Amino acid sequence: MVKKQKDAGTQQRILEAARKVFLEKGMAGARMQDIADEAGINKALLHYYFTSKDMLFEQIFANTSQTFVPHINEIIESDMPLFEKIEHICDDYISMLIKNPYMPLFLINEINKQDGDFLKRMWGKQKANLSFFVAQIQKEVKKGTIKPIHPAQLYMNIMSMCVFPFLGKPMMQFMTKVTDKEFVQLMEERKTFVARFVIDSIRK
Amino acid sequence: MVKKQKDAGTQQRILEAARKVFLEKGMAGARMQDIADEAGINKALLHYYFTSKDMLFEQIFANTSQTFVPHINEIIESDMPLFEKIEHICDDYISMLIKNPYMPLFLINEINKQDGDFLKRMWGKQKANLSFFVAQIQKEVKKGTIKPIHPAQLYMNIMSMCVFPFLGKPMMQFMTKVTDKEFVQLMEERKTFVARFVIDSIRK
DNA sequence: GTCTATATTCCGATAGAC
DNA sequence: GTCTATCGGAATATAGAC
Repeated sequence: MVKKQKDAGTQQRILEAARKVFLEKGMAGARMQDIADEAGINKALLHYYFTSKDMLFEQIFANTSQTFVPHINEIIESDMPLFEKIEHICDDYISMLIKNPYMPLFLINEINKQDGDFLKRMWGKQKANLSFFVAQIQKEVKKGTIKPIHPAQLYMNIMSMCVFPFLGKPMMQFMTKVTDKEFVQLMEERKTFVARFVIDSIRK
Repeated sequence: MVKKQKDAGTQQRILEAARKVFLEKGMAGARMQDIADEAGINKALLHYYFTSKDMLFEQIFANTSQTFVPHINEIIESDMPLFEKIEHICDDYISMLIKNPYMPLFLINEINKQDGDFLKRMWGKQKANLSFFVAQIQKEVKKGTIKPIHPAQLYMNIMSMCVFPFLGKPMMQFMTKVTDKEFVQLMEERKTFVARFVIDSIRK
């Protein structure tokens, strides 16, 4: 088999290594040497495949954030009944985070460092907004199935309870003295727990 | 007036400058030059007062985390009635975070980077645990005033809803299109909103 | 105590042999 | 395509004059 250009296998190994290192240490903390080591190559070869650290990082960041945002939008904008949708969001979110525990800290860090227009450039085309969700909530309020509530606050609550535990894990473990294994178990339980907690609070 | 040792005023200015820079950029992102600029001095003088960046950082980190943890423990371990305590925690937490919006990201980042035993060394003596809160909840469950609930999950929920919005602010602003001023307003409203949300969910 | 100038270390990036 | 060796810049840290 003829290799037309850069070796696809090596390129893939580098991307995986870069993803791992960047997610754990962030842009500022990551070293090209770390990534090279993780990929089992040396720095020179790393630069042969990806000319600069900035460029490599941008690929990882774009890829990570774009597999995250559209996924949740899809659920939010679906036409499920509200309670079912809430259950779906919690389950889906937490399942994904159990598999990618470093993702929230990475994304939040890097998003905070970018200028204001950055998200627009990156996510602008994905019309990531809550208008459909807001309308759905207002409809339910009018029907009288749920208490009056500010949709943005409700959404913040759901997102907070799903994501924060993965950010505050070390602090939580210190306070509650749970082991790593027990922590995962707590998160598994959260998939249904958070949804029930929310629904119990808003239903009339 | 005789100066026995290093100028207290300058030292203070440096600490304030370091705190500001470290909170905004974290250990890896902060530059000694930034801190010197912020304090209105040069790098050499900065090193005269604090021999190394590591050492300066450690002081800021220790100070920041130690003004944070005991504060919340005090409320948790008080003997207020449960609902009142929840209201108190939310109000207090969010008020503090409106004043120190960079604190959560800073603490979470740096805590995540430390090894497992680090928190024990730093907070070990402050017996930061939830045993009293747990007992109080179990008592209320037995009395039948609240639904059965895992205390750790409940505490995670409260903490999540108070802290997360400050971490996810840019993402939230992108999705909900609120301005900075409106965001602060939303947080002000959250002081009572979160408490009510929690209490509505757990009360029988 | 504060400065300028310089040493030292670290890290991203490139040159050039194979 | 992969390596060793090295450059060049940036950042921490120190030397030494005032």
